[in-house]
Amino acid sequence: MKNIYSIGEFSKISGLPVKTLRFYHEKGLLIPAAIDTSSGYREYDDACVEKARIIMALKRLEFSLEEIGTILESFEDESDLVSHLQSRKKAIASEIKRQQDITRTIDNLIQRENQVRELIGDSDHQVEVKSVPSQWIGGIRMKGRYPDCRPAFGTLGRKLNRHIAGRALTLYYDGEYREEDADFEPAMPVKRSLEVEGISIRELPECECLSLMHRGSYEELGRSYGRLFAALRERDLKIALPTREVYHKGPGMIFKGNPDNYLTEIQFPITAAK
Amino acid sequence: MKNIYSIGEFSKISGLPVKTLRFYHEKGLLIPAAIDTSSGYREYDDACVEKARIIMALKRLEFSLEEIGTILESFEDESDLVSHLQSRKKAIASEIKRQQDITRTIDNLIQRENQVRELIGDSDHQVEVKSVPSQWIGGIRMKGRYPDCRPAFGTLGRKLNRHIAGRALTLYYDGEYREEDADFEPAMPVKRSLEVEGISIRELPECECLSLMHRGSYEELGRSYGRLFAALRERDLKIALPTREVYHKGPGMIFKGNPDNYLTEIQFPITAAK
DNA sequence: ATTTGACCCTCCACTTGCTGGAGACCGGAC
DNA sequence: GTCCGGTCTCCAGCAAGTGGAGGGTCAAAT
Repeated sequence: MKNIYSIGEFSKISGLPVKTLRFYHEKGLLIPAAIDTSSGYREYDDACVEKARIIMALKRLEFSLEEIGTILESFEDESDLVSHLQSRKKAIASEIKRQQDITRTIDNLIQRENQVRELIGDSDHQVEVKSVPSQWIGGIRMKGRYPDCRPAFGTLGRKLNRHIAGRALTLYYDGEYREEDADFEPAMPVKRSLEVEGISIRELPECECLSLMHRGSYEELGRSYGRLFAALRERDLKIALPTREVYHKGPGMIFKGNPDNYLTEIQFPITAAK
Repeated sequence: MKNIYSIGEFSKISGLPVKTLRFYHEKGLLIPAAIDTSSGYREYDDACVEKARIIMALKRLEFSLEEIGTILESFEDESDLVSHLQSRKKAIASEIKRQQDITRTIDNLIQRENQVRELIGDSDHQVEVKSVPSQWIGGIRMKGRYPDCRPAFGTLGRKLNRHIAGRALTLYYDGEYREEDADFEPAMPVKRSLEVEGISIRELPECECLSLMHRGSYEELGRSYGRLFAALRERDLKIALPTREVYHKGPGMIFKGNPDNYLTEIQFPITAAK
């Protein structure tokens, strides 16, 4: 007994929309058993049902229609499929890896924003004495003008990439402000000791700091430095170079953002009275 | 100082192909700073460079161009992006899950084929006595005709799905062949005890079996049963019901395959001489 | 002054895997 | 006859571009 089905019936049997069946016909993937010469109606039979089942199974493995076509016309046993399956698997594996990379990046961005939100929430931007724990950093020490730190941060970001463990900072080895020929070191915290060419990786020891959170553009940092120097005198403390700037919120990975909202912490490591 | 760049220069600066830049212009995503009225040449400036950088960064996170468009015109700080990032992350997570499912399925298929290959390689299809280890199975006992097992295997496959741990088998509780009203139980090995409605899950105890690997279609199984019964008499052994058929290679998940290559192991659990 | 060569322009077609609609034809019921 | 539902073909379009044809523009070399 030979069943024949109209396209609508076959659609219900196979679970494929009518449009899709016509499309597969056009592509030569699933050709009806016959076509009524007078009406042009497609007629499907049970062999087509079986073929549709195979197509669906392969589609579930996300083979392209082209590959499915090749498979259909060359193979008839799963053992013939193994090499195809293996290459499919490899492709998916690399796809997954890419997506996991993206997920990691997104997680970092979200986490950073959450931290910034906390900082904004509970800080009223007063000078305070705090203890900064020891941390591993990778830095590039340089002499020149302050704006030259940009490419150095770029290099740090690229070379340390997944090892980065906190906010970017700069160490300043001069006791004063210098337009030219300043001695400073753009740096990134890293998770642990490692070897990277052109980058000095070492542990910054724990230290007591006079700290002030500066909100606003970098041009206005001077004001906050002033307040810190005043506090220093007032408390009769002495700076232990290098001083630090920690960039809690600056130009982001995506947006530059509004400089008025930048958050920069200035840290003056201190020793007891002179 | 205001730099302007031709589309070719801008392409090199931004790393986006010229065609893509024209496409983004058409989509309103990245509109040139100006268009020379006489020549129609596009002119890009440094603001465009910045915008292109943002677009690239968002593309790396695999936002759609439409979303990127929305983001560009509504936001200017990463903190505005958090909800978008979170939904992106969720979408990627479900995508990864889907792909891992596919990978698992592919792994199963490959593994199965490898096992079958081994079986074909080192078996010369003789009657042998072997010890079958204990295993957990889920089965659906039924009375009727043998072909009725098909839907039962379908149910087992669907309901046990990821718990399946080996080849499908059938337990036969009759001592003889029955056309109608046979008493048998399609079953699948499972990893461990679980509760599933409509399926009896239990441990089959270890047993000694007289076993024969049958190669060919199920219609020809009778021949192999004959050989087993002969061997049984010859060795003066007695069957302990139920007997089993293990379907090492049958119709696959994808292809039905050639029945001449099907591999079915018939197992007669035995007790010492009667 | 012209010609070359590099650039740039628009418009169209093609990719994958469909989905939607328009307008026309077919088959069976009333 | 005519109504409804099913079917037919053909056209358009989605994302995110890529490729090519055919033609205009610019600067420098001849």
